[in-house]
Amino acid sequence: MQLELSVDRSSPVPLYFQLSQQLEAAIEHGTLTPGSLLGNEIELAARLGLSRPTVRQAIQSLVDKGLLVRRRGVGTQVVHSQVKRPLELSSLYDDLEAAGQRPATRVLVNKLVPASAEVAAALGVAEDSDVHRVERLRLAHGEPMAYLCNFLPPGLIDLDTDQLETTGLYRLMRAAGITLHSARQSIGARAATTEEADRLAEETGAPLLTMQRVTFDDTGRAVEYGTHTYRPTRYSFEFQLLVRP
Amino acid sequence: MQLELSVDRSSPVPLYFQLSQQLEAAIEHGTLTPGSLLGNEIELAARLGLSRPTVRQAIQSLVDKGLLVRRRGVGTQVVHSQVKRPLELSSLYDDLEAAGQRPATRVLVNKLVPASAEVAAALGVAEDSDVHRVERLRLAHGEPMAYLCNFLPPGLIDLDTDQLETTGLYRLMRAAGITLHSARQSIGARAATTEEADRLAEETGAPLLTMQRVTFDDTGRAVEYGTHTYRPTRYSFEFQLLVRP
DNA sequence: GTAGTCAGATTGTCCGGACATACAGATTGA
DNA sequence: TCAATCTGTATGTCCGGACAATCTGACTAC
Repeated sequence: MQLELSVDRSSPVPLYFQLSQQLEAAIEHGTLTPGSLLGNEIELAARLGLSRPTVRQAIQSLVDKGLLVRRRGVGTQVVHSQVKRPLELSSLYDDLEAAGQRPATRVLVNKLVPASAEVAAALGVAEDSDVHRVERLRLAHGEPMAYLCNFLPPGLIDLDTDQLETTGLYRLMRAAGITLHSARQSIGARAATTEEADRLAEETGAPLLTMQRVTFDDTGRAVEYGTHTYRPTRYSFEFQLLVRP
Repeated sequence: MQLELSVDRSSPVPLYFQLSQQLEAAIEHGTLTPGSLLGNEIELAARLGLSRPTVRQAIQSLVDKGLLVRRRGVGTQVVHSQVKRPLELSSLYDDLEAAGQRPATRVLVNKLVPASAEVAAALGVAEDSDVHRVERLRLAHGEPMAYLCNFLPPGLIDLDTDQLETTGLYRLMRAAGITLHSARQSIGARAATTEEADRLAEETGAPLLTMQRVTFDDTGRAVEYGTHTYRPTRYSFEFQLLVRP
């Protein structure tokens, strides 16, 4: 069966992006089956009335996502693996929502505090200067699932407690015009202290999954530092990593 | 100061790659300081005797790595953050070696076994068909640090116990001509069973960091399934995640 | 029968140019 | 004084073409 592809030249959406989206949808939808050849670039370009560089750009973006593999002399084929979503800067809120759960958030603390040495180093601000401190408890199905403690530099964003309870921090930051770019994460585990156990309805000494993260925007500024603890019986981190050739 | 850049047209190394490597080295070395502009692409191309697409390709690869940021109308500048290494398909062996430790490996099991339902599903082979089972204990400074249990489909690679003790599994696979492509990982935590505790010199009930992973090669075949447990006091996962725009 | 060779197919790299788009700062207008 | 507009600059998108490198499969020679 011939794949139906078309581009709209009057649209402001870049042509390569239109094409890559259609190809991705076809892969997602199963129209392009794993292992099947995509047909050569030259012919594909001619069929769509595009140039080869444009077609290549579209294909390349899907290769970067891990959906396609190119082989010189052979062609481009659909990867036949359960690659669903490539890695992303995961947002707990979005993760939960995508999983069909309706996450609830209880804001425990939302105030300005002087930065400790650790926080100051992570955010690149002066020690004892004011930073936002937000402590939240994330619940799923009425059960506590994670305790999130975040620090943000001042002046970046207006932290409204009501908004924090109804959406995720990342979404708020994006809505405030901050372009998230990268994050440095560290994932570990440790035994719960009594205080931590109380917060998460666990027993003292129970294993907890911990995550620390510093997030940077596209100018390289640190925009968030977080220390999170998760109940490992309720949550685990799922990644799809791509090897960089 | 003017950056010294040059390309060797007689080299088989692609021009864009030569350029991107030199730029990356300059960033790493500090010659290109964070926040500094790179100079416009047209002029850079003219200076090097390259075309603009070639220069763009070099720059783009560094943007993908998170080292550079492009801003339309402004220019390309070096990200000023502690972005050291972008995310990779991490190999425990390589991680340790890079950290200056000399990892030791003790191979506990290395044999063919019938695939359980779980293993068969992960590797995409028939249940009860033969698969390699490798159990290893990874030590650092003489102390056990991780217990690694891996399954591999048969016929892919020759698993020599001596080699497994002196190098990492990923390195062996690469040496066998397997091109690693992506991996699906899940990181969690749980309390150690008595058996697990014994292996890692921990106490029963102590928190353990767990990782499950299925690795795929560039054709989408599953080439490895692993279940690992780490001592969280000795090891944690470090990532640098990039946001997909 | 097996190994080596060759041709076709397909992606990889590179070029030079064209126009569009967005940003920052200066200029102009109220 | 402040806001809207203009302008220069840089990247974003797109084109059409050229040659090189590599893989597959078929053919050939031993």
